[in-house]
Order: sequence, then structure tokens, then C-alpha cells
Amino acid sequence: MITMTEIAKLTHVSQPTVSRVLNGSTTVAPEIRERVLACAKEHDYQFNALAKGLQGSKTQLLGVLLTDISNSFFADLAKQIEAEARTLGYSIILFNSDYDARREQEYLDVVRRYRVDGVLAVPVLRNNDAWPDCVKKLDVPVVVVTRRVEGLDSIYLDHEAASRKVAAHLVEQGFQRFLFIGRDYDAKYLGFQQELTTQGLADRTKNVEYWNDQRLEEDLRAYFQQPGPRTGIFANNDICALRVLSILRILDIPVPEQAGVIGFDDTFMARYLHPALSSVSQPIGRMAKEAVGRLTQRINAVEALPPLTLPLPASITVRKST
Amino acid sequence: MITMTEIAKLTHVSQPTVSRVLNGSTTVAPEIRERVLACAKEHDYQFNALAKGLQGSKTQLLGVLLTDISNSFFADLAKQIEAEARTLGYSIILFNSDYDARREQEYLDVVRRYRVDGVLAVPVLRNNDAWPDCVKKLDVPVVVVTRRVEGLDSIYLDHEAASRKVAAHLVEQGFQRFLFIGRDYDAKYLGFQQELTTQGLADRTKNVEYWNDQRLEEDLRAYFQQPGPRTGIFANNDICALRVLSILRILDIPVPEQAGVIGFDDTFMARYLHPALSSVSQPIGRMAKEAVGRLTQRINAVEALPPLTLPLPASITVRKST
DNA sequence: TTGTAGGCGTTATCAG
DNA sequence: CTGATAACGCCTACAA
Repeated sequence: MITMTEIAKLTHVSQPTVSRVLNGSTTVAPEIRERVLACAKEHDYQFNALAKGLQGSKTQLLGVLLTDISNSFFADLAKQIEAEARTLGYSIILFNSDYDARREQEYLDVVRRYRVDGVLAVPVLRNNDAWPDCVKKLDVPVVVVTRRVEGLDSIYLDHEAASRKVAAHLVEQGFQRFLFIGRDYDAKYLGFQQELTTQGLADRTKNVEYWNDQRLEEDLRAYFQQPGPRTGIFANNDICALRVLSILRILDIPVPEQAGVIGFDDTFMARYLHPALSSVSQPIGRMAKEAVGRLTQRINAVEALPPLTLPLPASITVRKST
Repeated sequence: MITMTEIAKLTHVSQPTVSRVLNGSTTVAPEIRERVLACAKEHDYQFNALAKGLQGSKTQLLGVLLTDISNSFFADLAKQIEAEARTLGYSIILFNSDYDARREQEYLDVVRRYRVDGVLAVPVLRNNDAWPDCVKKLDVPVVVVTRRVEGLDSIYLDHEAASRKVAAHLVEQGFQRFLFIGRDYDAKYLGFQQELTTQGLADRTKNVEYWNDQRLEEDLRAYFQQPGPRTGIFANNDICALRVLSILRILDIPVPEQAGVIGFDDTFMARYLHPALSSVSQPIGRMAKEAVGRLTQRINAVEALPPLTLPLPASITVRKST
């Protein structure tokens, strides 16, 4: 691949002059400019981003750490982040932690090696006090997406508020027993519980941990063997909701007549399911825009910026399943 | 971030000695080694990948060009590629062409800028004779995934063979009219047609182009208004199949009694749908492994390798929808 | 076993 | 307007 020095030789000028031409400096004689540009085009010159980065300027590289890119929601997020980054002239180095904290740590190192200009991250652990420290060591701007981390820029959907809305929605739809399904008891669980508690329905609420399909089926079977009024089920995310729907079908429980189901993330499939799945819509595009925007802002900032906490409001997309 | 030179100063040795220690050379006095390692650890040293790359050695970076990462199939592929690359010590720069050939071209340039060691790509166009030329200009090894490109390493599922299997399967299940649904008439379409032709059923076969949900609904409605025997529908991919299922429900056409549906990619949702969706399973893990493996092989090869064409066999996962 | 010197491709700073 | 020169952080000779 041709370099500036080589172009310089071919066009009989100095290498810095080539640099000036290729970077659009106006202080170059037109004839030289022409000659250099022609040569560059002929040999399909592309600047060496490594050299540029090494020299001290920016690398125009953003590290993106996700937990699971095979989840439609994160895949969509990655897509939007990539698109947004691209319009701002950045490229993306992608890492998938697979919910493994050790891998996450490793990636945090790798990201430093490449001297990325900034990092967008979805931390594995929700309440990990170590994160702000890690980030401090990182020595590059970090914006947390989808989660809230104290002391760091966090762009996220307000899970708690959203889950309160979910609870309110289920109550409004006439459900009288409630089930939360998920693997860990996070903000979603909290908000859900909270709203039901204020409505005086806490004792009608249960949680079922999701571990695998079989276990879930057994748990739900046991639950529905005890007769009771209509149950509103809040699934941690759409993938989980999909499984719940499929199990309810096996158990022959009509949706939404006897049990309602609402998911989270409003992935593309929700509208096509049967019954069409109600879900909490995340403003993915907005999140990506805000996150990348904030990150570049921090990258270009001359002075320290205070941490930004930006909880975005969720909206519930109601479909047939509730 | 601390550099070798700085460590050298702190430990009162020369910079190359630091390099030797940090790269595990044995020809260093134990006391010096200790001192340097301690200092490196204390300051959390991470080598500068840009400098290393610039210096002439490899960047340990792979460019990955996908068409649409929000598609579960590609998201899964990306995940596996990332995982495989990581075990081999590579990181991934991700690009999403969004089926836009212009963006693809741009990305091919960007990838060169970063001097990636190799590229894994899903080309936008299936029959683009220009690709091999682009790749030649690229000056880095390229492996094409999911598609076959003449003259380049191609790791792909044999769409044609798979689609022949699909046709045979539908015939075997007693379907007597056939529908192919997709946006373009590629190898899937060809194989499907081919098998039906050899079975003497070509005149019972139609294609419906997928443009949007509304249009598809109208087309299917029109199709089913003409009474006929059971129809076997082959949808271009699972996403498309999902939509077809949802439309058939609207049209009140029982699946699989009156119409059978089979998708492509066997994404995770297939088994949870109602009726559970038959689909062509792609060996994603294997594809990722083979592709990354081949790419690294080519990266490390001393002499030119002949293009590899590796069509992987597909298996059909039969579920209730057919 | 260790240190010195040179170069990878840029940009920035200075002279001319 | 243009050309030397140094520097970024690392590795690879080569020399001591």
C-alpha cells in the first residue's frame, strides 16, 4: 500500500507537502497539488490510521462492549451505534462479553491497547461498584448504555419507571394475580413490585426465575394448577416472553383471557406473534444517538464534564397479549 | 498511559530491555526482569497496538463487513466470529453495510486505513463481478461468508442444495402447490425451482416478491382466493416466514393443513412460534470457525493459496408448520 | 546480557 | 509556499 513518502518521491516533492495536499491545506501551489492528488488517486492511497493514531491524534475508533449481540435488542443497538458513529467519522471495535465479567475485563484491556478514543459499554453486572474504578484506570471516556452506573455517563431506559407502567397497565386490564419472570431481580423487578405494592396487590405477586425452558414450564404448570383469577405476566424481555407464550400454549391457557403476557424491548417479532405481544418499547435509535453524541462530546471536551445521567422514558406498546 | 520508554526510565534500563522482558525473552537477568515486570504491573502497562502494527508486524485486527446485523442470523454469525477471533487473539472491527453497495465500498477503504490483517465479508450483491477486483486492490486476505464469490475464498451454506431439499420435503409432506417468497431470485429460488421442475411440478410453482407487509398480504390474499390444493410456502428467511405466518392467520388459513410454511436460518424463535416453524438450519458455529480459520491461515501463509470454495451442507429442521 | 541506532507513516514545528 | 527535523511507541538489527 502506497505511503506519503512514496508519493513524495514519485512527484518530486517532500513528504510533508504531500501531507499538506492530502489534508486539504490551501497553502500549496496548484500545480503541485494536482500532481500529488493525481498520483494518490492513481495508486489508491489510503492514509495509515495507525500512524496517524500513534502520532498523537485520535484513532477515530470507538470500543463497543456488549453483553450479548445475538439478542435482537442489542443487535439493533449495535446497528444504530455503528450507523451513528459512522456519520461522525468513527469506526467500531466490537466486543461481546457474553455476560462474562472476566471477558469484560479482558476487553477493557484490549480496548486500551488500540487506543480507542472512547468506549460505549453495557456492563455485565448491574450493581458493580468496581466499574467506576475500572473506567478511571481506562483513561478514555466511557459512556454506559442501557444501564445506570453511579458516577459515569449513563444513557438508559428508566427500567423502574417502565416497569411501574407495566404493572399499572396489567392492573388496568383487569389482571388480578401477577408474575414476574426473569433471571435476576433488577430495576424491572423493583418497579413492578413497587407499583403493585402501592396498589395494595403485593401479596398477589410472585416471581419465577427463568433458568431453562423445562424448569419454567414446570414452575408455570405448578402455578396455574392453583386456580385463581386472571394472571398478568411480566417477562424480563421479549425472548423470555416468547417462551412464556409457547409454554402457556402447551398448558392450554388462553391468552389474554386467563393470562396476559407483556415483554420488554419490543423486538421486531412482537407484532407478528400470536397473539401479538405487548411489550415495552425502547427508544433504541435515540439511545444510540445520545450515547454516541455524549461520547464524542466527552472525547472533544477540553475540561472535565460532570457525569451525565439520562434516563429515557419508555412507552408501552399494547397488543393482543394483554 | 505508560510506555516502554517510561518504564525503562523508571527502572533504569534501556527501552529494548523492557521490550524483551515484556515479550518474555529469556535472555534477561532475573533481577531486571522482576523490576521491570513489577513496574509494568504497578502502572498497568498495556502495549500500544498502533505502534506495534505500524512497526510492520500484524495488527491483530479483522474487519467484518455484514449486510444487516439486526437480522438474528447475522447477529449470531457476528457473535460466533467474534468469539472465534478472540480465541485466536484477534479483535474485530465491525461494519454494517445495510445492503448498501456504496457503504460497502466505503468500508472497504476504512478497513484498509486500519491495516487490518484480514477481512470477513458478506457482500451486498450476490453476483457482483467487481468484487474480486476490489479485493485485489484491498491487498489483504478476504474470506467471503454466506455467499459464494468466484475466485475468492467462500464459506457458505449451499443454498441451492438446501432449497432442493426444502422442495423435496414439501412435496413429501403432500403439498401440491408451491410458493417462493423473497426479494430477489437467488440460489434459494433456483434450487427450489429446480427440484420442483424435476418433479414435474414447475407449473404449480409461483413466486411472490416480498416488499412490505401490506403488499404481501394482498398478494397472498389474491393467491388463496383461487381455490386449490395444499400450498407449500418457502420463505426466504425466518423473518419473512414469521410475517407469512402472521398473514395466514389473518387470512384464516390453517397451518399446516391448508398451507405449510418453512423458513430459512432456523433462528432461535422458530421453535417457539405457533405453529412451530420448520426451517433450514445453518451451521453458524461451523461457518464462523471455518471462515476465521481460513482467514488466519491465509494471513499466515507464506505463499499464495488457491481460492477455497467450501459449501456446507444444510439440514432441515422439521416442525409443526409443515 | 544489555544498550545504541534506525525505521514504520504520520503530523507538527520550525526554517528558509 | 516548501522542506528539514523531531516525535509518537515499538521492534529488529547490530554492537558492546
